[in-house]
Amino acid sequence: MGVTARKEREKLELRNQILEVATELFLKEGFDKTSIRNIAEKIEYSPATIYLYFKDKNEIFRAIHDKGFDIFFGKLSESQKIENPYMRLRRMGDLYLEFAFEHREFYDLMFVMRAPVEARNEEGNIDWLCGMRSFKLLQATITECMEKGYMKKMDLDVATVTISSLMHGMASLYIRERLVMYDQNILPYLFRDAMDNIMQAFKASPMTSSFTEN
Amino acid sequence: MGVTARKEREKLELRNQILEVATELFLKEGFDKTSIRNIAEKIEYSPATIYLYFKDKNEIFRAIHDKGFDIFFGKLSESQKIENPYMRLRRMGDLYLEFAFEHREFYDLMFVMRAPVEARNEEGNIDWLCGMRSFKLLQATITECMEKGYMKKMDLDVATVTISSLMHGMASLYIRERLVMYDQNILPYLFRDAMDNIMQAFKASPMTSSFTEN
DNA sequence: AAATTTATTGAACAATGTTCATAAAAATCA
DNA sequence: TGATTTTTATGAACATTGTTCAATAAATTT
Repeated sequence: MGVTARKEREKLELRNQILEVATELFLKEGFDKTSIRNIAEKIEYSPATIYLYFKDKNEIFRAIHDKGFDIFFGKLSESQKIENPYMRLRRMGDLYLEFAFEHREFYDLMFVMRAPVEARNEEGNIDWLCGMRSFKLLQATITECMEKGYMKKMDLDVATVTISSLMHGMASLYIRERLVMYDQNILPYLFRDAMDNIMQAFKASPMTSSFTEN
Repeated sequence: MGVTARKEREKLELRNQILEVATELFLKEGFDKTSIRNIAEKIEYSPATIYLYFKDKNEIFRAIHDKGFDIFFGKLSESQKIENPYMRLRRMGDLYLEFAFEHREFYDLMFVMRAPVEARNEEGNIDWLCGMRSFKLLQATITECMEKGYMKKMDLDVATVTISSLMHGMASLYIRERLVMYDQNILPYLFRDAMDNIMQAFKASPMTSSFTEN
């Protein structure tokens, strides 16, 4: 009989409800002000119940963290319709910052907060998959740029770390309010120029492009 | 009589002791695990006493934050003996990362955590001075690089934001464990190459150097 | 020696994450 | 259907947190 199937469905439903409410509260109030009791009240269950579906608070935020990476990947993927890998890479930069500005809390959870990392370390699992998808997309685009002669050839890891560090640096300095000495309205323009600069730096110099090499 | 002077001295002494103990605990255990009661116990006073010397926990960490910037400035200043501004700038990058690696907790407090920022916002004061000193040093060095023809001329804010974002991106991604996909031992080399890359990008192209322009 | 100012604290408050024995509900078995 | 077992939910408690405030103790001034 399908009774166990139904129970499993119900169990998943409640789990998802917890996640939904937790996400809502988190995006509205932030991590610290989202308490287990808060979530419990909203789903009309006792606080203890939540611990039947999640090991601890960190695990809840680990799950939200994963959701954030889904949205992030979706956003980055918007660039994939662009044929030219160099233009595509540049577009990915814009989309990255768009995501950070539009979903600050998500961004913070995904790239700054300690909570989801702590949860991962306890699980002992290697499911980096969430973030890895986006990471691989970046790597693939960079590789394509180099292969097709749009970018000068260099170590893939160096290029990847350079680009993602610059992107994360801008996003996180902004989100964590370490750029208050600047007019907040011009920051997007500064960031744009910074991206242009680094793209320029990686651009293949005419003499070493694939057209002359291959 | 010098009684009030002595009292003020004593008051300052206890304040400093609180700060010392708080710093020690913070560097050893981190922010969350450094509780007011913990500090109180170590200085052999009641928890309530601490509130006679600091408005709240954030204010304590705001003070530690400032101390961190002192050390940071001292570290960056080691570069000042280098005459050539371009080499000096490059050296500042190394020193920046050295600081981040050697004093993770300080770095985190200074550039990532929300606590000191919250304290600042409540104070309503503009005493960014701590961080500003280092910031100005970076700006001055970049300016000198451009003026003396070592770096191509560009908007100072763009150059500053680009460089500091890259630096902070690397440091914070590392400290907050977002680069676990890389062998942690090679990270310093990746970072070094990233810095070299960006320096190269900013280097004056021979045709636009000051030697041809001036 | 008394009055006043300053410094300190114990006890309490409200909130947090988390656990666990108990109770309720549901599914299975006789 | 009625009894048993398994699953699900909870109330109450624990330890801990930051913070406040009326009370005490200490030091200084009168």
